[in-house]
Amino acid sequence: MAKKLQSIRGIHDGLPVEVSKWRKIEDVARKVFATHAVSEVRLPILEPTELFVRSVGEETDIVSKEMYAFEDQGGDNICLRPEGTAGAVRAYLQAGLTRAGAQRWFYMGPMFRRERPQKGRLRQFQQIGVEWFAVNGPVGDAEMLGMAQGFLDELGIEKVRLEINSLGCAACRPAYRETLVAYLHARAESLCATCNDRIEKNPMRVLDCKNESCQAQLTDAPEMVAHVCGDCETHFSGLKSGLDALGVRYEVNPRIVRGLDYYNRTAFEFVTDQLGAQGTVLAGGRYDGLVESLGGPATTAVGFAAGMERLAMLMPDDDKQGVDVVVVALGDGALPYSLQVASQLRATGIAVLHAGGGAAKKQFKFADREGALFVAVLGDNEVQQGVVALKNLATGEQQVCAIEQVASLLRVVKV
RNA sequence: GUGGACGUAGCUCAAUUGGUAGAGCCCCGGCUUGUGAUGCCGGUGGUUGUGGGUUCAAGUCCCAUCGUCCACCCCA
Repeated sequence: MAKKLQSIRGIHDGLPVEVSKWRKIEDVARKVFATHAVSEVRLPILEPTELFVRSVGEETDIVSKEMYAFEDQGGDNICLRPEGTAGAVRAYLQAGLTRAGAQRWFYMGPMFRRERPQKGRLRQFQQIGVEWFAVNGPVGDAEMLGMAQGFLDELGIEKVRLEINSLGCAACRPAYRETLVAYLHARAESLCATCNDRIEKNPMRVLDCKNESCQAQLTDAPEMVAHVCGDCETHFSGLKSGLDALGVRYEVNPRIVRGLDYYNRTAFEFVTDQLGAQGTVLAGGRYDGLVESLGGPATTAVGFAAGMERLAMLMPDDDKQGVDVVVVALGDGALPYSLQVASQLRATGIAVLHAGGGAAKKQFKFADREGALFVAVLGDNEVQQGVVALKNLATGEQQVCAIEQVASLLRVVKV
């Protein structure tokens, strides 16, 4: 088959319209996170496969069927990271930071999962993640959620709501799980096929089934929040009062779950109905046991990840306005001067394109097409007087001015 | 991995019960060479995703394959 050369399924190019949004998201993230003294880390995209098997969970879909994993030329089992938390914990341990006090990290970069693509779901996608190590207590959770809310606010993303839940801990979850599984087994016949699978694999996920006939069977199902131990209860109520104090609006959704094994206690999701079936924009929770299970000392941790492409879909297309001035040279005699003018204008920090000379009409069309704010018209008259004829393309006004004045005239229009 | 919809020009889409592949936009050139959005004239551009099959004849029907979209699963 004569195959067209194209990108891999579900792996898309970042063209200028997308990248300008991504950059805005990144800029806002850096700015907001900095106010919480969160530092950027840059972690490997390739990791040992074992890392995710041990942290995310061997039975999860992500590890069991969605990882791009392979053996390299040296026989090592490596993979493209499907998520960021495991690598962050690995790096935290490898750098020997377990006695260095709290670490507050963020990262952004591509993740890979071999899923069937659909709206808001890609095989290579970008996440902005935040991980706080050795930050314990509900105040940490509340502050992280306050930061996340501030991040979304700053991006102008409004149509999201925050849902929180408690997943319990090693002390109380096993007992709850047993009562839940017993409850589910009792009515397994009236639950859908996928829910029957979930009873063993991830029983809490059954409560979150989208199938209405399942939901009808589960109205009185036992929920984790009613079965948490005293410590978890204290933590959860501390989180709620912290959110109240911060003015972060939330609702308790006793049925949200984390898909990854390492979470405990706090789970949260910022969700929207604007993204089809992919409602989760930013999600995370506490994972106090993970550092220890990867070989470190018992260390509390809390984090979240946000999908960059999903965030971008919630943002308006910003009209590109890249070009400040297009330099038009009328006649070959003006060409050298026009190049010098373009260069001098650029030295003042503004975006300048040279229209290339030739017919005036053609050059103006070029300026118009580039979305330029101004045209600097340079012909024999301007060359002789050492000035520019500056035309505002929006108003049609044209005035003669010195090269040094252009930047300030531009500033007036831009504001 | 499962299910559904869809692949025609760079883009958005037409094409009767199978009967010569078109339009708009974009692009390029021109409308006497110091002034651009909307004008007029002309032009480039397609092995109809790909590969088979049925037929005198396939964009149209059948099969396969690749891809896109949507949903399930799962998740950011």
